[in-house]
Amino acid sequence: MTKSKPAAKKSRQPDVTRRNILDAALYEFAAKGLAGARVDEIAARSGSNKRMIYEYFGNKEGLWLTVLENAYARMREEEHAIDVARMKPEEGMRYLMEFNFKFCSRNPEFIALLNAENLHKASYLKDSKKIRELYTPLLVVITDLLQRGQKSGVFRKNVDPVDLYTTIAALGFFYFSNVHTLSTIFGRNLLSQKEQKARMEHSSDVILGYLRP
Amino acid sequence: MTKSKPAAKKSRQPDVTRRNILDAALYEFAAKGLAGARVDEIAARSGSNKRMIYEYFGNKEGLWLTVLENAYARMREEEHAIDVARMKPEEGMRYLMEFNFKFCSRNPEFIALLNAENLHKASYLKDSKKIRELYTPLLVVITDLLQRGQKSGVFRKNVDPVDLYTTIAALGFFYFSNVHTLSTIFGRNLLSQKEQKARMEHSSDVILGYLRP
Amino acid sequence: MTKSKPAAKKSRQPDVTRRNILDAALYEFAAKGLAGARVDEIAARSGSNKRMIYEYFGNKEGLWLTVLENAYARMREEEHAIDVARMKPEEGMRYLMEFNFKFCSRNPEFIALLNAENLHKASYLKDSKKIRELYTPLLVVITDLLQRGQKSGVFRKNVDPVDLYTTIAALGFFYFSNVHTLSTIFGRNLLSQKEQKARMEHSSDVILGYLRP
Amino acid sequence: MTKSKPAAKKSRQPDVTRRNILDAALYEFAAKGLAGARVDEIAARSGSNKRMIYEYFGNKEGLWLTVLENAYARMREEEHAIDVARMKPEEGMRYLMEFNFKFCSRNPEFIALLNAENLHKASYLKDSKKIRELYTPLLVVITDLLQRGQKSGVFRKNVDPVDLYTTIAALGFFYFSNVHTLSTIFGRNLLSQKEQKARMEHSSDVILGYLRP
DNA sequence: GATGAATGAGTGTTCATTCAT
DNA sequence: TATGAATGAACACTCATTCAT
Repeated sequence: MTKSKPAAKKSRQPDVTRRNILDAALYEFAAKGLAGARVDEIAARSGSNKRMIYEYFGNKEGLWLTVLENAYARMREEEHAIDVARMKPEEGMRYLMEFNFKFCSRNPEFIALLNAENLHKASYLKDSKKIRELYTPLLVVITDLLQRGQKSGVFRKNVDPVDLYTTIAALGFFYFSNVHTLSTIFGRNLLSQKEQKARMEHSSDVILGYLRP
Repeated sequence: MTKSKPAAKKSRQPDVTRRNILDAALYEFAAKGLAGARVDEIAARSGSNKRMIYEYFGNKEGLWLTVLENAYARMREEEHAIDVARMKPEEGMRYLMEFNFKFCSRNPEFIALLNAENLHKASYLKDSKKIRELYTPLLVVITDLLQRGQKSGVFRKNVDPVDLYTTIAALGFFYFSNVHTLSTIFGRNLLSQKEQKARMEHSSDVILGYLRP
Repeated sequence: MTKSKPAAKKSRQPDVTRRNILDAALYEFAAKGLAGARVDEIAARSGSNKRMIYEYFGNKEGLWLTVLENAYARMREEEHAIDVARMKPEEGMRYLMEFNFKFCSRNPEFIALLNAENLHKASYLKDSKKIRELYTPLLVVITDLLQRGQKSGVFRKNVDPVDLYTTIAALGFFYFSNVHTLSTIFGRNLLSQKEQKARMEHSSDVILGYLRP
Repeated sequence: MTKSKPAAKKSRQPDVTRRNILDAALYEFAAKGLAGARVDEIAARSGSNKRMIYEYFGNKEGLWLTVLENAYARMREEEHAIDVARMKPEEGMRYLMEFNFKFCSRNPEFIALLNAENLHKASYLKDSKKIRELYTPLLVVITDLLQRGQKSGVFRKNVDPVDLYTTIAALGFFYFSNVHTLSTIFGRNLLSQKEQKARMEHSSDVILGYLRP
């Protein structure tokens, strides 16, 4: 029974504590992956302590899943901020492509998180109940754009929405996902504003080129 | 009394030992990343022992870099097995796209390795001297295809070879890189033969659609 | 608008809370010992909360001591429920033996508690002021039985009351204290009704056999 | 990869290391039980380090079981050092009683260990394959003594060997098992030489008194 | 060159205890 | 009186790395 006689002090705001932990965890997980991340580091960065992490998230893996779900949810939320359903087909498609590209540019942690989760063969995500429903509305939007575009003759026929979305995601995500190895290999700083701008235009060209009838 | 032979230890074949370690390391690193991989596990799987790993590769990080370089080199080697320079422009471009796609399909460890390395912001690859020169011949080939295609009127003008290669890589790599999260989200088994075939055709369509004048 | 009643917290019955904590603690301590018991678990089981434990008992060790004293007290109380002083010597002795045996059978937590306390070399019990006086009346009763039995010729002479009580306790307590290891070693379920009955008779035989002149 | 660059030094004698750990563990477990014992403490006391404990015993519980089995085995070994089969029945029975008593006196860790294991309801011992066979020869010896004693008329009939052994064990074990609480309650130092001697004689009297025809 | 034993700094997780409300 | 959030010191267990043989 030689235990501590500690003294406490802090906030007493569960929601704030919880959010601080999630923010710190996002940073740490994105920088080092699940295995490389340190619970100690997350606790220190959050301004809270390890006990709270286990109180709120059960364990490191529970924290990982929550961070992952949050990242996905935030992306979809931002994406839906603008009402694509009212845009013209080509305009809407370009918006989706550009939003995707810019979101990846602004949120490198999102990229890192997804890659790490793919390393685990999505084993954590598979247990998530929230994820699949997040994507349903997006597919509805894409389907709608495709149909309207086909009707008005600006888009080709027989395009699968999932295929198309995957290509949109690929063109944005891959660039940022592999930006460090690509920059090294080609000896160019692909993160520069100029390169990014050119790449985004190229990507939109690719998508719209593909959709031409 | 017959003089006892000194019990022969093990192989005494440095090259074999070295190769076994690299094979085991590729497997382990691809499955768990750098931080998640275990030196003990690599030693056990290699049939050798930990001391040899440190003898040949200095430390875990040295082993990581070697594995990474090997993976890159193997890809380029396979790619050059066929002489693209003699193909017709469209045929050559389709070959590059399909090779890339199939290589990613056959070599999931390559995907995992690159993603992990990007998590580290390519910090190990940056120290590599071998990497950049691996890609020079590839860019030469692409430039040649583009020029010939433009001359004969089958390709549009003003296409940057690096941009194009990045897009080719994106279309193949991203699909396999994110196959687990995408499969989960869309509720489809994207690793099935059927899905892969469809995806490869779609990808070729995208590339060639983009290159149309 | 009816003025809202301040949401009544919980019971506000100090004695009930205290008793609930003691019950929960007895269960937990008996199952896991002092070191193995968890304050969280006791709090949860008691339906109260940790703060109350510290309010009433100071700390885990204070709670331990209180639980221990209560257990001893309850045993002596039950033992005195019947007036042994009015029984015939042999009858009284058999009653003490059987009571002891049955009490141990009914109260495995008592056994566990005492063993755990002996592991600590009785360091908590030594600080107790209540314990010694609990046993004085018992020794008076035994001394009385012995004297009457010796006078009437049914008991031998020169029997030390403490020795005798220790033997009575040993025969009952040891059986239940070691019932799990003994059952394992001898491959018999010593907790079965049949085994217990046989053992109790055997024990009485031993005591009365010893007391024969 | 901010890992240590340690320097090693020690013995390289697996058996010695193993034995040192077991000795240290016996001490620590006997003093504090399974839950109260500290792996750190065991490692420090053993002169080795924690890693070796996990190397040789898997985990804390594996170490506990090994210590427990060793303790049982040592008792049985010592007991068999003298050939009871050649003794006269009364002499042999007294020897068993006294050996048991003295062994408990000399080996308080054995007592502590068994009590702790009974707290766990013998859950570790139940998994042991070695234990039951240890006791078979002892029961053979007791059975033989009883038969010879009955034949020569010095012992009563219908005595179950397991019952008898349990009583022998009870008389010795309980005294030392509960010596601290008993000493406290009765205000006597039951560990003194004088008390022990008296108790052992009393115990032999009880056993032989019981066996009288 | 090859091996298994050894090391010490971590690493995720748990605990008794205290404070703000 | 009662409660749930917070704390820091431990705790069991693991890891990359090194040394004796």
